[in-house]
Amino acid sequence: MSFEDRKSETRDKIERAAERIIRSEGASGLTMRRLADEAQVALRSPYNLYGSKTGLLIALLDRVNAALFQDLGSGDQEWVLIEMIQTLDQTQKFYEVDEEYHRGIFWEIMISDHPEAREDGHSNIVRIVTEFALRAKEAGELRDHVDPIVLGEQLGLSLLSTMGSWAGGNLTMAQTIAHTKLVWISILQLAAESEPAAALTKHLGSFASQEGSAKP
Amino acid sequence: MSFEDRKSETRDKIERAAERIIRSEGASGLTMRRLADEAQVALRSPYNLYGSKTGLLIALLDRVNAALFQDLGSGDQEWVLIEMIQTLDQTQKFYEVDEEYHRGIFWEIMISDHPEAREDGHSNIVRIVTEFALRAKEAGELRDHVDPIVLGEQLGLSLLSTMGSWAGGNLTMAQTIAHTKLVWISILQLAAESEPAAALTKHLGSFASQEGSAKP
DNA sequence: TGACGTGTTATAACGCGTTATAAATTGAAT
DNA sequence: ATTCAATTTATAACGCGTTATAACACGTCA
Repeated sequence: MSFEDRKSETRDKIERAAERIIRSEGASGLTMRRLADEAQVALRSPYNLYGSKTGLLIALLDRVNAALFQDLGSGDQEWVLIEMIQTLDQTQKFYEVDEEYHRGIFWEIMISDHPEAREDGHSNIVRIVTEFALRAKEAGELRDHVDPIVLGEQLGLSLLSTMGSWAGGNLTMAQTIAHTKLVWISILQLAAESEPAAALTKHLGSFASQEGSAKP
Repeated sequence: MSFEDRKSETRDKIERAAERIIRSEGASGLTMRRLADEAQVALRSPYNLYGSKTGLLIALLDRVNAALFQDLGSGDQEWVLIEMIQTLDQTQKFYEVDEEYHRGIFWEIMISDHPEAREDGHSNIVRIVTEFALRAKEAGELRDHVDPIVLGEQLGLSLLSTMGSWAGGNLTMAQTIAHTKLVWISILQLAAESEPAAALTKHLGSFASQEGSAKP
């Protein structure tokens, strides 16, 4: 077994143990000492491999997100902007499986004192959304005065911010997506040409009663 | 000096010292031992008076917010909805004085493991925004199908979420307000009657270039 | 085979928020 | 003036993330 093999074996033991602990006891149950016990490695090993607890959690999140990002927007719709909205439904469905598991990881990364971790999530989301905005621009779905870069930043920011509230436990994933959908469609009503704008309206929930943003 | 007098004197010493430390060394420099030193009280005293470090920071924030909330929306405008938007400008101006100080306090409260603290901030903001929405409804500025309670929750949520990104250091206060203004006006375009909706358009920045959401 | 170097281990320690314990201080009541 | 109760104090301790130190194990290369 080579050096790299041993390293990735240790990595595997640690990541499996971390997942096991978070699932059974929640993210707050994941302490480095508990993790070292469960994974049967030294307390120092996770630090060697991931740098910090946050680094480990980012690794867990990345593995999960790769699966989500891959099949995002394969909707094959008439309008790019509609595909964009459906991206939110896919995201909801994805994170709703093991919602508490994902929430815990998000939260721990969010509150860490490693600002580059938050920066990473930010640019990841903005990049994806901006790609859609660029495609929509090319397809002529956006008005002339609309800069797709700026649009992507705004839409990405609102999704990311709302997911922050989700991570903090103030929203369910369903509420998070419902709110983001409202915001995105509202903004796109101003940014889109009239035809795709009209198509978007059908995906807009009402302002009447239920579906609020109150606690779960 | 009565019991209460002694308590509030200790409170004063602690809050002054906390403010001094945060201003000079940032919120990350505020540790309970450092605070006890600076305030010349026992390590236990802040816990007696505020319950926790988060409790102390909430006290600091409340004192500050009382001043902001008081003179919010004294715009005397033609439309309630315009007053509502101007509320954002007032908020920006307010927090931009000592932006780092306020950011630090927000952040520490946000990341604390006292969920009731976040809940407090949430309901505070939603309550204020909902009051505006109710006034706008009474004034006939909102369409028939719009529930002002739901509208208030959605607008409040988007402000609060974006301020979360601000607290995390990913946005300046100016970017935070610019984004929130875009979101609010976009949503209100769908919720408002045509006359106030037209009035709101003038307060809307463009989608073209600058004013993005990138890091400071 | 032997020496080198990389990665892991065990142990102790640091500062952090928080709590427990008991002693000291001080207003309030008799 | 003396007793009682409320508050502050001093000290030690806990678990947390993280780091330092030194010993140990084991691929790699001569």
